Order: sequence, then structure tokens, then C-alpha cells
Amino acid sequence: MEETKTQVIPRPTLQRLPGYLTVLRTMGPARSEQVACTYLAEKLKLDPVQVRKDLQYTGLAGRPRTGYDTEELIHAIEATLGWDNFSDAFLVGAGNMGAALLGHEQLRSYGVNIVAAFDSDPEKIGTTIHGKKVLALSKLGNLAARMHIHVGIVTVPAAVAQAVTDLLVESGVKAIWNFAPTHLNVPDEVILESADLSRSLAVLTGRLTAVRKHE
Amino acid sequence: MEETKTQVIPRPTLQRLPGYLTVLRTMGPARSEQVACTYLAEKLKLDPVQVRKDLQYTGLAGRPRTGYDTEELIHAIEATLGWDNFSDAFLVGAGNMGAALLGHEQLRSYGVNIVAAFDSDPEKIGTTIHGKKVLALSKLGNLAARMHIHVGIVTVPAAVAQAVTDLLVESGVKAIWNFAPTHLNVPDEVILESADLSRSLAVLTGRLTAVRKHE
DNA sequence: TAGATTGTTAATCGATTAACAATC
DNA sequence: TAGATTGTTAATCGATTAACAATC
Repeated sequence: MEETKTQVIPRPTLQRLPGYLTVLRTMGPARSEQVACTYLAEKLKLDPVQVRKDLQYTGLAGRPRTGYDTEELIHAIEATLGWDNFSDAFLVGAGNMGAALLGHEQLRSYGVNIVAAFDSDPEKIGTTIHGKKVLALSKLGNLAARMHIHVGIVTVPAAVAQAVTDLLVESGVKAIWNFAPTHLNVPDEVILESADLSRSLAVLTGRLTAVRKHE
Repeated sequence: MEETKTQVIPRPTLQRLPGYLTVLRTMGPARSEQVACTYLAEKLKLDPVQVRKDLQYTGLAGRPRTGYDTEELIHAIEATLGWDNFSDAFLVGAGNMGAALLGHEQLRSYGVNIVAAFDSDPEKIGTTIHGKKVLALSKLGNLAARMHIHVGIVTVPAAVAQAVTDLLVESGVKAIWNFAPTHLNVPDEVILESADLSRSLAVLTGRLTAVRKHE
């Protein structure tokens, strides 16, 4: 069934929402019941108007003079991000980055729960990393479909990332979180989010290089 | 000494440059000497005009009809990103994510070389992770200044990230690569790039949630 | 020459910021 | 009531996309 009017939340807004959540949660037990956007803006070095616009996407209305109800705001942001719940996920590629994610306790509070890892290396298959079993890649398709897994995490080398992605998509995965430094093709209806470190480092080293040239 | 006109490269462009590099490098040994932006655009599902504009920031000119010299283009992109070289870096926080980065061989090809890790946990100090020594956090300031370290990688828990960042900045670090899920304050002249996973996951889970609500 | 491709200038689009009215 | 804050409408800014001239 379709909603009347599903407003698409801009990517920059989605990326800022976790910041608001962090500030609200770390206000401490003595936090006030109401919070103004000016407070959030100051903590995060943002424009108060931008904060207000971002928060409007959560559907929660503030009150002139007093601001937003702190508890309500936390819940509204969590609900918008889907962080009031989590989706089970399969991780493919039990290398360094894969292992780091398997041990990343907070992932569940970010809406994702890794239930198993997959690898094709016989040395890794059957082992347990941070309490999660590493299974044979050949078992992925079957299990993902049977367990209704909707999120796939790709931490394999670039050369095999597309093949792994295709397998995940075939198996019914609806969102891919990619760490391989390569472009992936997915059908339109599949959500693809890249956490590729090379993109992030490119911004850092590129700016560093620009500064050096300028000196 | 100042350059005549240092054009600031937009963030989206910097983020796309590694993609071009990957495609060019993986064209194989039989790659053609010339490459057209239409080829790159097709491989990465981008607009050819956008590719052309991005490449112009590298300062390399293409030739009508034939395109860009492949070798020259690779070098021009690398030079723009500072990937023809690397900066030595200190990593602070030898946890899961820290260990993953210490073992990430390719980092050097992305312009960054981790020379040592720091932690305050006595159990970790003195150990070696992926061939890199873990030193006492108390030694960081002195060493960073003496070794002219310009890049700091923050993989500590959010609660201590600001303190670690302040220490790095005091010690002469010019760029911070942050993995802690918290906002960091740095002086204007210090480059701050966040690789915070919660921001990336927010986009993924937020869109997944929107799709579900829409159904 | 004809045609493919680059580079430039203008138009569009999306997001941020500014101005201001509404409200408690 | 006065003042602080929200929410809305308009203006600005930056990046993308379109149109087209230049060139080999």
C-alpha cells in the first residue's frame, strides 16, 4: 500500500541526522526536556536554519519559544533512520575490514545486525570472528533467501566485488553497503551505499596536496 | 610562495577521481594509449560532461577526436590527489577499526603511510599489529613533532576523540582522518575528513526505511 | 572534408542561507 | 505584552546538465 506523499530525504540531511542524535544522547541524564535547534547547531557548527529544516524531515514539529521535546526528537530521528530497529545482514569477505565490522558492537544501534560472514578461503571457513561464524560463500545464496536477509555488506577485494554483489542481489538483498574500491552496478530498486575508503582519503590527500602547492 | 591561481577542487570531484583511476588502471596491459571521457563515463555510470569537467581540474588537456593520453591521465590524477607520493601518518586507537587500517596494504597507494599506532591500553602497548608497533599514547606528542607527522588517524571511542584530536593538532598534524562517530573541532587551517560509519549507514538505513514505509 | 571528441558558456537543479511572518 | 524560537517563502550559491563552438 502506498503512502499519500513520501517525501524523499536529501542525502546531506540523512548524513547529518546521526550527529543530532549523538548530541541529544550525550546531553547526559540531566538533559533538559526541551531542546532548541540553536543548541544543536552550536554543538555541530551548523546553521540553525539548516538544523530546523533537517528536523522537519523527521515529521516532528517543534514549538516556538521552547523548541523540540528531547525524547520525542530522539525517537523521531531514530524512526526516520530506521535505528529504532535493525535489519539482519550478511557480510561477505572476512578480511581485515570485514573482521573490524564483525567486531563493531554499535552497528546494531545503527540499524544493522550482522548475523553471519561468508568467505571462499577454506582457512577461514568454519572459524568464528568476534562471535560470528564464517561460512562458505557457496552457502550464501540459499541462506540469504531462506532467512530473508535484506542487507549485504561487501568487504571483498575489488576484483570479485561485482560478482559478490550480483549474488547478493539475486538472493533478495535490498541494500548493499560496499567497502570495495570499485564501482558496482545494481538494479534501480536496490539501494547501494559506498563506504569506500579511497573516496574519503581522496578528499583528505587532495586538499593536503592543494595546500602544499599553494605554499 | 603563493601560486598564481589555486583553483579549489570541489569535494564531489575529489571523490570521483579515484573511480577514474581504478578504471584506467584496470584497463589491462592491452589498454589503449588514448582514452575518451565517454569510456570512463560509461564504466562509472556518469555523465561524460561531468567526467570532462572533473578531469580539467587535474590540469591535463585532452585532444578533440582522440581523448586523453592514458598514461598522462593516470599521472595527472595521482598528482592531483597526492597519490604519486605518501604522507606518513600516526594512528591513534588500536581497536578493531584501527587494526583493520593498520593491515590495509593499499593505504600507501592512497597517499597515506601509517608508521605507528598509539593506544593507552597497557595490554596493547608494546605489541605489533600487522607489522606496526603500538606505542604509548603519552609518547605521541613528542614523536609526531620530531618526525614531522602531518596526518593523524583517529580510531578511538567517541568520548576521547576530541582530546586525541587536540593532541594531534598541537603536535603539528595538518590533516585528521576521523572514524569516531562524533563532531570534532579543529582550527581552520587543519583539514578534517570524516569516515564515520554512522553517516554512511544513515543513508543506507534511512533509504531502506523510506522504501518500507512506502510499501 | 566529415565526424568524433574536447572545452566553454549558459541553463537547470538541488541545497543552503536569508528574510520574515507565525506562535507560544 | 515582549521576546525567543519555529516554520515558510524567497534569494543565493554550488554543482550538474545542456547547448554549442572549437579542433584535430
